[in-house]
Amino acid sequence: METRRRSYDEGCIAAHALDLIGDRWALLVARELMLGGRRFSELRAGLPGIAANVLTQRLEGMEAAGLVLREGRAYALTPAGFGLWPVLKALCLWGAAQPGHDPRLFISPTALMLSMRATCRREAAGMHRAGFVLAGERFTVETGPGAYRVARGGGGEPMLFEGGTNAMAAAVYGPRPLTETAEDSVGFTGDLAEGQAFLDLFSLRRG
Amino acid sequence: METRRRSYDEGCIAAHALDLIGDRWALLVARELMLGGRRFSELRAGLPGIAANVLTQRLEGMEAAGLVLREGRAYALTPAGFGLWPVLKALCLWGAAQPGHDPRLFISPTALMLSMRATCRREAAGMHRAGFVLAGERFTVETGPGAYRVARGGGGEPMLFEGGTNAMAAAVYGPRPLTETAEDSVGFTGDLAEGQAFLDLFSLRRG
DNA sequence: CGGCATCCGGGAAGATACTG
DNA sequence: CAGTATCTTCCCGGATGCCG
Repeated sequence: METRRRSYDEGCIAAHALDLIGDRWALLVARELMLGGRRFSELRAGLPGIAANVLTQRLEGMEAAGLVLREGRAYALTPAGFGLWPVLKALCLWGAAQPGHDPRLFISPTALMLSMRATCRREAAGMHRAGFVLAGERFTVETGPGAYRVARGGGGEPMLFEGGTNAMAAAVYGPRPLTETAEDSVGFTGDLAEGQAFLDLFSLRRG
Repeated sequence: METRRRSYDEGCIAAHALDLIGDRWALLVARELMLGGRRFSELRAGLPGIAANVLTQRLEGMEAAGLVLREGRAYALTPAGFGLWPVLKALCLWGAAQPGHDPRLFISPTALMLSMRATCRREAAGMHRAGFVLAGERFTVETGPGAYRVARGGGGEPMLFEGGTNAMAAAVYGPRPLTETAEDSVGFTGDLAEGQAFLDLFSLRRG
């Protein structure tokens, strides 16, 4: 029950930040909550390796730190918790440049949508509205010059991407052009040229 | 000897980043190396809570991950390691807004100089050159419109701040105006008005 | 079934002592 | 000074069980 907090005991504000969010899994829990409230089982589904008691501890600790608000059976980020987005974004951008990454491993739908928000070249973005259905979860993405918005839910977007999360990640970040035939098990509905222009905003490929 | 890496086993690039740098102490080791190579005992001095064997493990792991280069008895960051600066910066900015911070705890000289680099309002910066002597360590800071540079060493700057690191942190981030008399055990040499203008670039205070 | 509490084994972190 | 060796503590991960 009583979790003794282990602190770095430093006056450094980065160390203070790590005292609050540096525990194993904590930042990934924040990641899963970054697009809206989730239930315990949904969090577990997005974090396959976490043990139930560890998730309980993290949620308790993050609630005590003022990062998570519990609303009945759902957990949501507080404004302080949403403030972690720049940290996650910096980690995404740095991690994308580090070797050893295996894109075949599990990617949660939330993680993919956030990695797209992190890596989108917004200055080059035209006006787009796209729906995503990833492992049954529905998202909406809207882009514009210098703007990017993603949210759960939606419907009626002129473009729709549908498929497994890993296949979608390959389609978004991979070098292969978009095709109508769902040959990599990603379904696309909409204007093919606009879909390709949209995907080109996220190229992690060099050049 | 052989440290088995514990991975999140996710395809998420943020999780991959945390696989590389998410271990306890790892980011703080990177912090201490961020302004140049350090020796084992210097790292320990900047990380008072770390055990020697844990520091050894972190340095080995970060070397294996391509983040740290060992040059004889000194350790230095590789370009990939220096690439962690945006992550540290985001943590600094977020941590500064979180309650529970105790500025009386130990602050390493490197940590203070980096927190200044993170929080400086560069767009408001005039041309300044300032020397710092913190707990015997010498630094140089140069600012200009939109620019900020900090490095170890230096000498001959028109302004010099000298004192304990915690007292310096209070002078930089605190509400008290700069005075010639070192009443908070911070010594200042140079033009008082320019010194105050320089310090005003770092106000964490609201408003 | 969702949301934990509890127990257990392994391993990482922490403190101390010691050595080249 | 730069670590290594050793021991202890405690966190993490996995399994099980309780309880609304």
